This record gives sequence, C-alpha cells and structure tokens, in this order.
Amino acid sequence: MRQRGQDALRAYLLDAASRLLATEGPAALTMRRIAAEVGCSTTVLYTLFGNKDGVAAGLFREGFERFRRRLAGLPAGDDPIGRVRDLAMAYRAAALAEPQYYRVMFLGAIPGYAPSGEVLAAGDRVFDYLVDAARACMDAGVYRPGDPVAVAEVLWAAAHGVLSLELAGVLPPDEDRYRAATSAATEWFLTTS
Amino acid sequence: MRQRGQDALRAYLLDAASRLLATEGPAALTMRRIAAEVGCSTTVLYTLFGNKDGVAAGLFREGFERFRRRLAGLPAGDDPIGRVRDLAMAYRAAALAEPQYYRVMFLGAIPGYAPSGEVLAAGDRVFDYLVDAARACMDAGVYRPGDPVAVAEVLWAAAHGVLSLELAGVLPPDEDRYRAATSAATEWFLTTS
DNA sequence: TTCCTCCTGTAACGTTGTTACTGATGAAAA
DNA sequence: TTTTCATCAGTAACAACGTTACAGGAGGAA
Repeated sequence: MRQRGQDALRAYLLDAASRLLATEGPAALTMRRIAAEVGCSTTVLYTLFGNKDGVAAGLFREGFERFRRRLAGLPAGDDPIGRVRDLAMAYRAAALAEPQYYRVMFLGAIPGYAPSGEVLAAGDRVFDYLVDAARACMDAGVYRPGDPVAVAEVLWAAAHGVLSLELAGVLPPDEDRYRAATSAATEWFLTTS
Repeated sequence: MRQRGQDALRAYLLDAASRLLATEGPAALTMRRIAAEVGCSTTVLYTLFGNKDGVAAGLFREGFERFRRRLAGLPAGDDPIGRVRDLAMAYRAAALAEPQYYRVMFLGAIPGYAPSGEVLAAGDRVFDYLVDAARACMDAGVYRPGDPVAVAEVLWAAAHGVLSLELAGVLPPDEDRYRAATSAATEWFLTTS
C-alpha cells in the first residue's frame, strides 16, 4: 500500500524531471528545481532516489525505454540488410525526436553523472536490436561471417558519430551526411560479390 | 610591458589548468582550484580570462593546437588515400594520447561551457587537414567528384563516433573496431572501379 | 484511542561561480 | 627623486548548487 504510493510518486517526480529536461535542458535539472516543479521539498527526492544520480538513473532508464519503443515499432520485413538500414534511420529519428534524452544518455549532459553498470545494461537491450539485425545478415549470407556484436558496434558508432556532432552544434543537421555515414558502415560488412 | 607580463601570466595559469585537467580530470577544473594551484587568488583569473568560460576557451584553443601539431607532424606521402588513412590513425592516437583534452573539446566535459564561434574556428584549422586530404583524393580520381567538406565530415564522424563511445566508457577500447569504422567511411567515396 | 514508524519540511553546511571593495603596486609626470 | 594616479590582486561576501541533521506530523497497527 505504502509501496504503491511511493511508486506513483516516483513516476510523478520523474515525469516532472523529464518535462523540465525537455523544455529547459539538462541545466535546469537541479534538485531544488524538480522539487519546486511539483511543489514539494527536496527531501522527498532524496528519500525516493537517494541522490541526484538516482534521479539521473531514472531519466536514463526512461530514455532507453522510449528509445527502445521507437525501435520496436519498426515493421520487421524479410530483407535483412533493409532492416539494418531501417534501424539506422529509426535511430536518427528517435534521437532527433527527443534530443535532450539523447544528450543525457549518450552525450553526458548531466554533469558528474556516470551511469552504473546496471543502468547501462538497460541500454544493451536497445543495442540488441542492432546485434540481432547484424546476425540475421550473417545468417542470410549477406554479411561476412564474424561477430555480430562487433558489427553492431561499428554501425552504432557511425550513427552516433554523426548525431553526436550535430547535437553538439559542431555540424549543422544534414540527413544526407547521416545516410552516407551509416551506409558506409552498413555496406562495409557485405560479402564481396 | 604590462602586456608582456599579462600574457606570460595567462600562459602560466593555463598551463596549471592544463596540468590539473590531465591529472585529475575536468571535475577538478574549479576557479578556486586553479588559483590555489599557482598560489594566487581567483580575482586574477577573472581579470585575465573574464570568467570560467574564458579559461575553458583557453583550454579549447590549447587542445586544438596540440591536436593540430600531431596531425601536422605526419609525413605527406604521394598516396592520397593513404594519407586519409594516416590522418584517421593519427586522429585516434592524438585523442588517446590526451583523452582529457579530447573530452573537453568534443565531449563537452566542462559543464555549461559551449564554445563560441571564434573558438570553434580554431578547430576548423584542424579539420582542414582532412578536407585537403579528401580533395587530393578527388583530384587524383581516387574519390568520386563532390564536396570535399562533406566527405571530411563523414570521415570525421566515423572516427569521432568510435572514440566518443570508447572515451565515455560505453565500449572498451578496440583498435580493430576503429579501423573498421574509419575504413568503411574512407572507402565509401572511392570511385567504383 | 494510543503508540510507533516512516516520511516530509525547515534550515543549515560546504562548495561552486562571481563580484564589490580596499589596499598595494608600478608606470608616468613634475 | 618625488608625487600622482590608474590598474590590479586579495578578502570577503553573494546566490545557487547538492546534501543532510533535526524536529514535527501523518499514517497504519495494537
């Protein structure tokens, strides 16, 4: 009973933090600010999340879950290489749809917060979509045999590299550049026909 | 005369900040900490650099200069595509040699600091090495005709994507992965022979 | 109704970036 | 050489941050 109320309150606070993150960016994510957003004291945050890292971990999990849902919504066709391409484009769409979450998860936007191994494991579930797609390409003989995890890492790095520079403001957004970078990685592992 | 002393002091302070950055990471880059490192008050930092962003900008410029020197030290052979590969490997070596600087410049390691356009222009001088190499490949007919800047951006994103994930601790360092990612990008623009 | 446990708000501590004020220092003028 | 004056460094403070000790209150259990 007590637990139910705690869980609801925790979700409510995380939602406020999430809204704050989306509207004002990571800089507004202060304990006092989140507490003020829902009209309570900071003590509540500390009893429910331990410390700021706990709040950050909650946002991490939420971000990964949103990311995962977007990737899971992709229709799974019968073309293995097409699925890799679809995943790559969905990755970009997901990142641009909620850039603040992407910043938190992959650009270290919350100062001083380093996700624990347990939190990072939640990200692996998202990463697995890519690994499975790479493995399917190998099984179909489209990709050279090898470690699908290693392939997925290269694909991921290509996508993240472009998005990272774009979200950091170093490069202006350009879908063609993203397509070139991910295509290069996607086709690198093709069996030389 | 007064100016000379100021410049020397500014370099001295930046050197202390740089040492602090290398040994204890960006979290130790506090105005009080830098001042204590050289045994002066924080006021000196504010008269010389304006505010913390000024110190960060100084470190930015220093980091770019070190980066540039490493890339400039590469022997320029007569093989244009070989030079692109060499630049890619030198980029990794430079990033791993001074990871804290790479974090500051490309991973936003100093909380709240966003480099101004003028500071980013210093980075363009480093980026130009890559653009020139891409243009040389086009001129030699090794690369398809096109915008060498766009090509360089893709190459850069590939390199940065891997290094970014490695330095963030998301992926363990692996030179083969880096080589695969950059090779994929490097060969993507080859003329289809 | 009483009691006990858990939780919340207040207020504080230490640290951060930043700045107003005061005193010293060093170059320029007499 | 002496005086004047502008400029700069140190002290101490401000607001905001993460965090926590303490006291009071609310809620279920007996």
